[in-house]
Amino acid sequence: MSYTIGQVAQKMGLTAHTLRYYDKEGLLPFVRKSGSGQRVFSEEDLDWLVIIDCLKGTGMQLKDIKQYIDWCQEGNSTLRQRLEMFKKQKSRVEQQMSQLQQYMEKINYKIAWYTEAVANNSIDKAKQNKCLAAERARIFGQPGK
Amino acid sequence: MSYTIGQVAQKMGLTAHTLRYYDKEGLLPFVRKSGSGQRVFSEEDLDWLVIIDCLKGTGMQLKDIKQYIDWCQEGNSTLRQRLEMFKKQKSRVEQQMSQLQQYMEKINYKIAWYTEAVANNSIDKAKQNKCLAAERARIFGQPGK
DNA sequence: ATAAACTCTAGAGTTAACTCTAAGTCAAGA
DNA sequence: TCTTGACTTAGAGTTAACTCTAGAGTTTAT
Repeated sequence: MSYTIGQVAQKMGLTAHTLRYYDKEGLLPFVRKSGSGQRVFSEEDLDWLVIIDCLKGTGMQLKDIKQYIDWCQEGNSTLRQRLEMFKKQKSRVEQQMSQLQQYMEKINYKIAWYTEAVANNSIDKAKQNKCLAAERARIFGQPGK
Repeated sequence: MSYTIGQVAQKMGLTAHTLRYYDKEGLLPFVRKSGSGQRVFSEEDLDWLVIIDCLKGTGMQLKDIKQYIDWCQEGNSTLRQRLEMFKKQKSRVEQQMSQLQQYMEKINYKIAWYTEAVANNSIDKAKQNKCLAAERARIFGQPGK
């Protein structure tokens, strides 16, 4: 089974424009072209795109993704670099997860705070809530810093 | 206690340039200026910056953060909108977390794969590993799709 | 009191990642 | 066969978020 650029775009949640841009940037050297010059995506190409999406979605820049793709084209001599790259990316993702967790605490605090404020239709009442104040100190740091 | 723009920049891991840019964009209407025109950041201003950082770090655009800041300046009439905003942001963060989790599975698979490939110094050997193939099918989808 | 380090504004420049346009070619259905 | 929609390239334009420069003023430490 093979796919046109439009079908792949839809499957991956991108535009055909974006896919051509990636190709131009050297991220899709594996994609074949038909006799008339149209890109023909294979099942395997979709797997590549899933990995590209994964690296992009975890904050890697296109030029670094290209580095990885280039290593893949070079063969077995770059296996170590590729393994290292994924290990580095893993630790970045772990960082992102713990960062997101901290952001979530702040957001949850704000939701509790505004829920209280909306209930009283006033900011000042929420400010007097002892329970929220304790929560605030825990998440944002001491009041008298 | 109050802080100069440089001190705040260091505390927040930004540059003074960036803080001035945020100010220009209307994100810091609460920051006072000294008689000679220099910005003077209070303890409370740092809390604002922590929230701005939280919203930015969870993918909100500066113009939407400004919307929130504007609502805050408007007083009690916008409490509901602000609560809604944080609830929306919370669900975005939940999405991001589950997305990151899925990316992590793919990265872990790749690490396992490349670890095997490096051990054999060959891609082909890794391809024959049944255990990794099963893992691959689980994470990337069926082979014959 | 003076040098060094910091701050100010206005505005120009940069970067990454698209996003779109033009002008043409190709493929599938009536 | 014709039309409609999808595809092609080259290249220009856009957007968000900085990032930097110039030239002037301010603060701090000796």
